[in-house]
Amino acid sequence: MPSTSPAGTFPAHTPAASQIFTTVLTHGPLTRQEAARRAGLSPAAVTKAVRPLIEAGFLVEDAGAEVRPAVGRPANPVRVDGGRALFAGLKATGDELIGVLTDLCCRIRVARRVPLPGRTPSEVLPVVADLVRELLTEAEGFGVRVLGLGIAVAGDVDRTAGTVRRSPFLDWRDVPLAGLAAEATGLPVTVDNDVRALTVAEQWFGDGVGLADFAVVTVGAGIGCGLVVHGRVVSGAHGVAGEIGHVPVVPDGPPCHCGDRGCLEAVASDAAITARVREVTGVPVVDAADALALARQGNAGARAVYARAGEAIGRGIATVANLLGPERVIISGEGLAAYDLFAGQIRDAFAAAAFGSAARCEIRTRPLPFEEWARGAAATAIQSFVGR
Amino acid sequence: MPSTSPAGTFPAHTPAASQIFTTVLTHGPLTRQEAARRAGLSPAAVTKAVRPLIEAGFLVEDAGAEVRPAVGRPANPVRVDGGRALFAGLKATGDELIGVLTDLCCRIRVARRVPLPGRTPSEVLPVVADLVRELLTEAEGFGVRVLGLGIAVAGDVDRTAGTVRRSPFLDWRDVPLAGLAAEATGLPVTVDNDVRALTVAEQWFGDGVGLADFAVVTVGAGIGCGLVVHGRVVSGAHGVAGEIGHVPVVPDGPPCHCGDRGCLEAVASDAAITARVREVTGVPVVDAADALALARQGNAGARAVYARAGEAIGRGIATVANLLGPERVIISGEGLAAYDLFAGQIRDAFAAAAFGSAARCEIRTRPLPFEEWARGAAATAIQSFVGR
DNA sequence: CGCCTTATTTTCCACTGTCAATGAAAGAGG
DNA sequence: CCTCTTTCATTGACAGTGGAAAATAAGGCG
Repeated sequence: MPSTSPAGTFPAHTPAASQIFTTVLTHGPLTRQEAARRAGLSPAAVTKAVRPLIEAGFLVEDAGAEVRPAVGRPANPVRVDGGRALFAGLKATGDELIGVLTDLCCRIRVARRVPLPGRTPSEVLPVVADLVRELLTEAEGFGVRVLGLGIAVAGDVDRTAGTVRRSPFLDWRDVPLAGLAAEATGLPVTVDNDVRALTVAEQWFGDGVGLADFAVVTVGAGIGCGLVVHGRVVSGAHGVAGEIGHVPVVPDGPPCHCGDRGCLEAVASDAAITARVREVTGVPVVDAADALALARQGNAGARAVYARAGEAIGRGIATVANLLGPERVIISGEGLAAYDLFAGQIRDAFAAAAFGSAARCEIRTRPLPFEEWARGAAATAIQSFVGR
Repeated sequence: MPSTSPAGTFPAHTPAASQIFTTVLTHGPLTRQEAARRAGLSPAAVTKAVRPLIEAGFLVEDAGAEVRPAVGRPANPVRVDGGRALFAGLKATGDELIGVLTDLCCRIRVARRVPLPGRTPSEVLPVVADLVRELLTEAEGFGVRVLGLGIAVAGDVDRTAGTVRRSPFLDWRDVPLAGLAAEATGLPVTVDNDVRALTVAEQWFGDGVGLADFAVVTVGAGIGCGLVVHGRVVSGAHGVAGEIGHVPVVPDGPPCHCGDRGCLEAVASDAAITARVREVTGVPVVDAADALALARQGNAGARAVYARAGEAIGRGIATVANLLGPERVIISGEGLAAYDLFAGQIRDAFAAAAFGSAARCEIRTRPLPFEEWARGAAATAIQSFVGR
């Protein structure tokens, strides 16, 4: 529906071309040979696919890239011109909207956050429209068009249909967000679950590049998990997967809002940690920052709470690793601010609970700037644009 | 029988042909149109792929199949001629070998079990050779050739390489079983992990047909789990996945040999149940059959042990469902003999621990005749033959 | 018997990606 | 400085695939 002018047209009409573009996008500058090898195609196919992409400006020859054994004709690497296109990404929480403008390589160019006046779709959508308009204005400064918008929402989201089926924080049910936002902004819109969006960003632009099986675990207000199996993000048969928050991890642990006891989320979420620190130390901390500060001051009780949380996270990750055998688990989330307080426990608990080969799984952490969720949304928009 | 090509040649050289054959194999008799729809191809493509398969005898036109709205030209359904080929499947445990002969539709024609005199490869292989020879002799009675051999082994198996990397029951390490067995039998050999093999059988010939995401949980000497995600069996980055046995399910439960407490396997495996029944009732039961008999007689203590095991299994399944969102979970295994004793608990515990949409996952049980593991092995051989 | 409907087959045909040969761009060696 | 070697990239012919559309088949119906 939005104007598909020559500028917005992506000249990769065959699956192979799409695949080659994705390979170059995710694996940095690549010679045509190397790209062919990685994509499992012939060099000839790469030459043919690459030409229109260069002509359209999405790829550029990159003479300055790595030089290798200098014998024979020098290679002529190709890379994606990130500046060729921009994408907008939005993350909606219950009370604010975070928006970023990224380039085609998903590097953040602009970031914004605005409060939400309310939670109903009719209150949120105007803010979305305003924020996107603002981002589009910024984009003019770069002289490049914005080719897509991604929106990340916590909860049960059907990306294909573009609808938010259920969002606890926004209290939405069956909102056709993609359609509404497309109408309000004039951009092609991709809507996805927030953790999945973050996982997509890792898969294409982060620590998941090149891996067919990995997991992303987010620690913060809740504990989330995004899974990639067979090279594809898992959505489950009913559109929901990665519910790691209610894996039982602590024998006879604290009661969880789900009705069970000792769930990961009842031990390691921000709220759980804060409450527990209050209970153990008697200090009336009110949020995660308070609790963290107290622990950093050396308060033994608070530190023990973090240690227990770390152990729980480690066991939760071990459960994922035992079931799926991923090559790597990436830990991220706002809760990572406390990483130094539970890193050891995570690793120890993981090692103790990972069975056999699952222990070969690498654990990696990745800081999470506040715009990262919105960047994930932009990554889904890029993915849609490239046609994967 | 017009055997134009050599009997062992499978005339499906393009991926599309393979896919069409698989579709017809797994979805019973199908009209060409229906097959095209399901495979996402044009009817013309089906006609072309089907002809050589009919000529080679792998497919037959099945006039007697379902009749539908009788207007227009009558449809002409096609089905796989199971009798066109036979496959052998072997399951190796620590002390015996179970072998079956199945047809192309994986229906068992002959089943055998023989004890193993020892566990070293050099002790096991001759028995394998003998048993296969016996099955080949049986096959002569059907006048059809055996086109492949599948071998299922518990433990860490690399199907692609055809090696058993580690098998606890056989105490093997890095045994190139596929090669050895191929040499000993003259058949193409596929080696796979036993639970994965069972999962393959369900995916193609059982309750997993048509599902892109499901799980198989086996209850018996151990607790195993086979996963299918995105329509493919999960093997994990290191060849191992589905380790559900050490998911913590009972707060402060009994110690497990893995060093943790309250693992699913420490509560619901045969050995755990037997030991616990002995402990609770004081009756010196020595195996699962004893324990089961005692519970069936109405012994309250024994029944409580089964109830607890059921609850543990239900929670384990919920963990899988929460993480992967499968459409269905199929429970099988020797332990299913006690199903009436813990069915209710499995369902209740699952319902309590499954979060949101995960609860929409269907739980189904499937009895497990003793030859079923070997049938799974045959299924992997069929899969290899068809070229998937 | 001609017409209508639906299934299947046939007949091109566009298109993709590979192959093998050729061109290009260095450095090495004489 | 010229030629050879090496490796990367490109070209043009080509084989195969699967699709679209038209033709054909096989009933039932009036």
